[in-house]
Amino acid sequence: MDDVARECGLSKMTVSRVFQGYPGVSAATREKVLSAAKRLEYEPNVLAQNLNSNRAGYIGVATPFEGLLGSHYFSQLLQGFGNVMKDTGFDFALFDTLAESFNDPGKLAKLYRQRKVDGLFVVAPHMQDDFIDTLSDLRVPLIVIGENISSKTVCSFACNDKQGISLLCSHLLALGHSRVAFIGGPQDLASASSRRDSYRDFLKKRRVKVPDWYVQPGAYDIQSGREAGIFLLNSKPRPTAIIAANDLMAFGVMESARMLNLQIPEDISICGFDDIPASSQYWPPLTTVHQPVKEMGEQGARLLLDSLKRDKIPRGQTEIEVTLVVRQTTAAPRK
Amino acid sequence: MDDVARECGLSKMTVSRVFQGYPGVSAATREKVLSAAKRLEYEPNVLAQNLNSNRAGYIGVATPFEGLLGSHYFSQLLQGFGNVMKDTGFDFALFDTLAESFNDPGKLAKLYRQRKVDGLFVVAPHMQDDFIDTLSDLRVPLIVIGENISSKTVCSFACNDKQGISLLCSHLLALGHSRVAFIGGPQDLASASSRRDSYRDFLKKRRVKVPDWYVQPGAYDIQSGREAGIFLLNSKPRPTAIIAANDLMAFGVMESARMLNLQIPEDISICGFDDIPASSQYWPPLTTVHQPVKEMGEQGARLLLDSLKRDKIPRGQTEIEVTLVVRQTTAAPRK
DNA sequence: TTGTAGGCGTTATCAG
DNA sequence: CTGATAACGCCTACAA
Repeated sequence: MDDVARECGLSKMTVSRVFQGYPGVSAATREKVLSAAKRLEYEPNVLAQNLNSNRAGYIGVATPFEGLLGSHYFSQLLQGFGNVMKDTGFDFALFDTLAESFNDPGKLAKLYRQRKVDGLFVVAPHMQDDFIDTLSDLRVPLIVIGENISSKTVCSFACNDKQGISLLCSHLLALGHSRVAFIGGPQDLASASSRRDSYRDFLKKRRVKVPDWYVQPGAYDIQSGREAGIFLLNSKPRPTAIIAANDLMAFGVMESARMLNLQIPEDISICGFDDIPASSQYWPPLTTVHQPVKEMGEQGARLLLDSLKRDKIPRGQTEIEVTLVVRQTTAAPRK
Repeated sequence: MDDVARECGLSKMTVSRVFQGYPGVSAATREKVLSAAKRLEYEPNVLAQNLNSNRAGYIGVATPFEGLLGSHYFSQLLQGFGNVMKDTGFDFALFDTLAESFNDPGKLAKLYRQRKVDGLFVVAPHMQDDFIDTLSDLRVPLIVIGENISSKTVCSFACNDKQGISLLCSHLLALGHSRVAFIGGPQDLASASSRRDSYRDFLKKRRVKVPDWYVQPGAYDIQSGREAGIFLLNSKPRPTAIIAANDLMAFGVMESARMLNLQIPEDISICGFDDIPASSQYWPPLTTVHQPVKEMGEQGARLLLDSLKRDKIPRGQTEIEVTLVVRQTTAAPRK
């Protein structure tokens, strides 16, 4: 900056003002400064600006790399964040909650106190992750996204799993099904247990009795869907409909049905949950629950941004409405 | 820091030394400082450290959010980066090359000159992306990952597409196939056109003649694979084998074969490229080319780190070897 | 419209 | 082993 100032015969202050877009600078001076800056390849040093403003210019996104980074879900979420953050001067910093450094339960708070980030999103943490508990009373601008957090002092956004499962169950019962089975997800994910519990509660409330084995465990992947599918479709009485706790497992069930020469949806109705892109492309296209993930990201980002502006900690737990997407894997059961 | 120093009756310097782990501090003093720091909830301010050291503590990762963020590929890559970067004090900053701010072709260089990041990975850029051209002579520690860049002054890491296609073609020819069709990817991706060209070159070299329509366009998704598959499998003479330029399209082809009541692999052999997790889980499991993406990320990260340490710009173009994974979608053609 | 002084929180350097 | 001073590059506040 000194160089540019000297080159123009001005003080650093004037150069600074030009780059801040400060209005009280004559057009001629501004011109001179900008051209000198270009010539000298000068760019304001963000590091110094940061120290001055006590701002990192980064919003942290903490997530398990292994489980989530490659998912459509994460991609949608970040696009939602990005839509809101694009003109705010904030960029994204990425942290792996599975990394060793996250063994330190205070890690998240540290990132903030050290001013490595100005705020944080925690995306779909595992339920038992230590650090969640440590979050509640730390005064960190932080939002948990994608899981309903039991601690009521932590701000969170999540899709309404219970509502989604109700939509699926109602749909199937309305079609005339009474033997509805369920394949759950990893039990350390809050959403997975929530989906399973919602299924049980719904059927109980509607007084639909199902045998114990109609609730199968799964791992949110095709493989486990196929295995559970084979088991269920070979069991007696065979279910007439199967709800998988996510779309990937539903694909596995569809394969198992095919292997057993059962027609979808005539012999067996199948539902998923998530509405990943493949679900509409698969044949037959999958009946599932659509989560407005991008919108959830946008809402979360707006709230965080707002909190940062007012220097407050975000509060409140928000559940986003989901919608049923009826495609071609569900129909009335055969007589 | 002043507070802690005062509390201990020491100078800031000593506090600083304690936090830097500087050896020349008496154990008693160290103890005193640490306990005071804990009491006062003091953490060194990274922003000030950054200004002092002229280091951002961030490695930028620039990628198209929409196309790549949700891919297994990206996830593997970042895990590779992470393995190498974990104890270096660098974290990751994420930038969307599709964002408006990237219309500025100098954006990448700017991120570096402003010290927003200390180095950059550019992941699988689109071929025509403007900014790639502007990269060559900027002295920015930058590595392009996942695409072979024509500009020889830009450092890059990529998997050897040509070798991968050769492996697939050789495999099929060895099984006795002579009618081998191909479904390509989006032509603005360097790897997609490279795969298609490699296919053409290989068959020409082996003097295998195929009709024009055996090369179909695709969009790297299931849908386009299914469409191209239907077209090819209905064409006369029908190919006995189809290579899809990625696994997703291969799944589409498998579906189309099923819809036409063709047996895989007896009636039609199908290959993919990428070896995404679903490929081994699908039924039948897909013959494909495995790219060591995580290793590529590790190698790239090591090189970048090394360059940063020596204050040099990384150089050179590296192609990573791929491997053929023969599963159950390929077999000798029927007589 | 432009300039001067001081401070943001840390660390390198040199002195004690 | 510990302390004083200056510097990192910028911006706020005030002065001219």
